[in-house]
Amino acid sequence: MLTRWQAELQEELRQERHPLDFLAGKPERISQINEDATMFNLEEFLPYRLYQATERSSQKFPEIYTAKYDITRVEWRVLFNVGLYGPINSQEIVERTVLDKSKVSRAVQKLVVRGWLTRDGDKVDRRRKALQLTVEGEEILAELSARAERHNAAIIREIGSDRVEELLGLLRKIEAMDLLAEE
Amino acid sequence: MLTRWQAELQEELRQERHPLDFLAGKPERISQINEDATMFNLEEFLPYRLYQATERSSQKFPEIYTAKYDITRVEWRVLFNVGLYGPINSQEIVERTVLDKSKVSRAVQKLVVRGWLTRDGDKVDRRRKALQLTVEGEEILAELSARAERHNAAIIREIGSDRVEELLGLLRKIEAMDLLAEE
DNA sequence: TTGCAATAGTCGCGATTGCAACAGTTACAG
DNA sequence: CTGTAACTGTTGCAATCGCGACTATTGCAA
Repeated sequence: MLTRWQAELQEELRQERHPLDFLAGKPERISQINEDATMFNLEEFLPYRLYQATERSSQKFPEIYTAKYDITRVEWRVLFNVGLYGPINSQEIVERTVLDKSKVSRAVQKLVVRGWLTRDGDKVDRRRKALQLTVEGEEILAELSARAERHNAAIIREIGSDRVEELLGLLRKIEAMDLLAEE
Repeated sequence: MLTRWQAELQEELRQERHPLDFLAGKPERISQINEDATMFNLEEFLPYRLYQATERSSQKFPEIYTAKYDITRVEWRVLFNVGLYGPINSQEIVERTVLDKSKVSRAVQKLVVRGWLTRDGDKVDRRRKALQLTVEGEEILAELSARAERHNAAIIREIGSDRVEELLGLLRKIEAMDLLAEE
């Protein structure tokens, strides 16, 4: 069956996601799925289903921010972290986001140039540079936060508000599991 | 709603919870979370939680395959698709995986050189090239599939086998929702 | 038929990435 | 104190990426 393989698939898809392709009509297939004993049931493979749901639930966002603000995903991530946790230094963003520090460094540079955040030397530890949102940065982030709220509400409407806690509970169980022990 | 943005956030947060950071002693944080009215509650933000669970459920896999087989994520995705749906042509893999066609093309080249799949001209449509696994490719894929099965079983143990259908149902609802109408 | 649009796959090229080296700064053992 | 190790943030560079141009082939309208 298809456990591993699916984890694979999901992961890959996560990173390379490009939403609209799903919508495009597909031509006739020349291939059929192989009903091979060595292959597993993809439909019930949880990592795969989780991936699909995740992908679906976060669709549309990239195109909104890239089109409207001409900014990359990485830059958004940095901006959000500065907004939520600022003043914050780059290293902390690296830890929170698991982005490479060079990536963070470059994103910060662009955001500073753009005027969405400031980068001041830390008085206590001069290796660090304290990052903070500018007024403009705050405005944009506020707009995005509002969007996020509305989006979440839409999802809750879809699954039924009485089942939200149920879903969150299951998801938290999965998040808490210790995979290292299984392999 | 908050589609895009949330994908963003999820990504960020994923790292925050990364296990090893807990072990390594961290220096004092200079930043605290900002309890700002414009910020929303991340803990109950479904795209974020979904992302976290997805990430968690598919953890460990990349390092296993990259270390053992010295192959990239993209190459695995292509290999899996050929195994499940082969004979298949590149264009179909592009549609299924949402990888760029040049990426698929390059991955296929490497896999052919490596001897894990064959690329024969399609008799009906000579633009297409039919991809199929070699014996060696099948063996490797079988091993990965077995891993996937075991992995899925472990997740099911975690959440309880009686709640699997419940979770799948909720996930499918999310997958089926029409986000375009909400924005 | 014929001609043009559409498709499959490859490739060139600038942009982006991740790794690692580096400079500046701080922590700490002895 | 002192010297070494560790840490922060930047940058160089090779590898990879994605966009689009391109060739070869097929589909289809007139």
